[in-house]
Amino acid sequence: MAARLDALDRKILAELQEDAGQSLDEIAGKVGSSKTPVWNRIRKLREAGVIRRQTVLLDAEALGFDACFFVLIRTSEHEAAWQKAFLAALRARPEVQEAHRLAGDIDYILKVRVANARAYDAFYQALISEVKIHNVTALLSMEEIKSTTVLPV
Amino acid sequence: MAARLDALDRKILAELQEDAGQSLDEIAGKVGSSKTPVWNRIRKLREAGVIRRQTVLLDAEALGFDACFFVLIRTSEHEAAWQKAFLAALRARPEVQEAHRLAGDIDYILKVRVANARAYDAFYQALISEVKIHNVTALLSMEEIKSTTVLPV
DNA sequence: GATGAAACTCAGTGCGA
DNA sequence: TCGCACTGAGTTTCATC
Repeated sequence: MAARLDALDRKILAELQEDAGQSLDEIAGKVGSSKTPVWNRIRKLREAGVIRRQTVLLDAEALGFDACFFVLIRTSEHEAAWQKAFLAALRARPEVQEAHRLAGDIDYILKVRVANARAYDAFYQALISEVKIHNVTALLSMEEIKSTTVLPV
Repeated sequence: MAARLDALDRKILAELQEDAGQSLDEIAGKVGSSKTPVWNRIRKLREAGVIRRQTVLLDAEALGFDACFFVLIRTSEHEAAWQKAFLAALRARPEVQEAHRLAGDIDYILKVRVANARAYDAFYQALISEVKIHNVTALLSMEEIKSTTVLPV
């Protein structure tokens, strides 16, 4: 699965992660190459799926999303049908920003961004009414110390 | 703090989050406006800090980051100096993708992306050698069910 | 692969409505 | 505030080294 990338590919990815709005000339200058090879490599990285999407990151608080919860979930259900329903519910809810199935004691972790505690409760009530969940612990974020999508390529 | 945005602003943000590579004309067409107003609004949203950065999202597994941990941290230290050192350590480490200070029992949660369990252990050893930490629980992700940066504007 | 140039598209600006 | 048209800049392609 891991793509083989050389040093130039990695430099290009680092620049794109840093600022995807740069022109090809700017990137080429910084990575010590020129326009066409940089462009060809970006295209290949895109085709190979290494570059997934190009997006903008918004300021959640400026948009009124003032509360962020990490939700630890234990379930007693482990059948395929239950899991399918649970995953579909998570994928359908836009307030769920991350969802991972875990090894060990706790079965799932979610990162949920909502306007306030009341909105979280609405989300929680909706979720448990859709699928049976054994035990839920919500951790309320007081401060986002760090949040990055940049991978150290 | 919350910026006041009208329906058109929100539609534009939704489009940009979906695909920031679209041309202004494409966005204008989809949101039912034309180029100039869309461009002006994007500029203002950028200046207001609603749009933070433009970036590419990479496939972590394609780049060899096969392990993702959520790390729950309890500390006995609550002095300013300790906290400053801890935050600096987190910010300096590129494998830390998210770090939040929490309310309640658990003090911090981290999301850490590394090549494998061995790399996580190296990170963990380095971190506890830098700052004193009372109790650490690592939750290993088996499956990334969902991961998005899109806010439901 | 890299380079350079040509063709085309788009972002950004100014103006008129 | 919007829509239109213009221009310089940037992207994409192609031929050549």
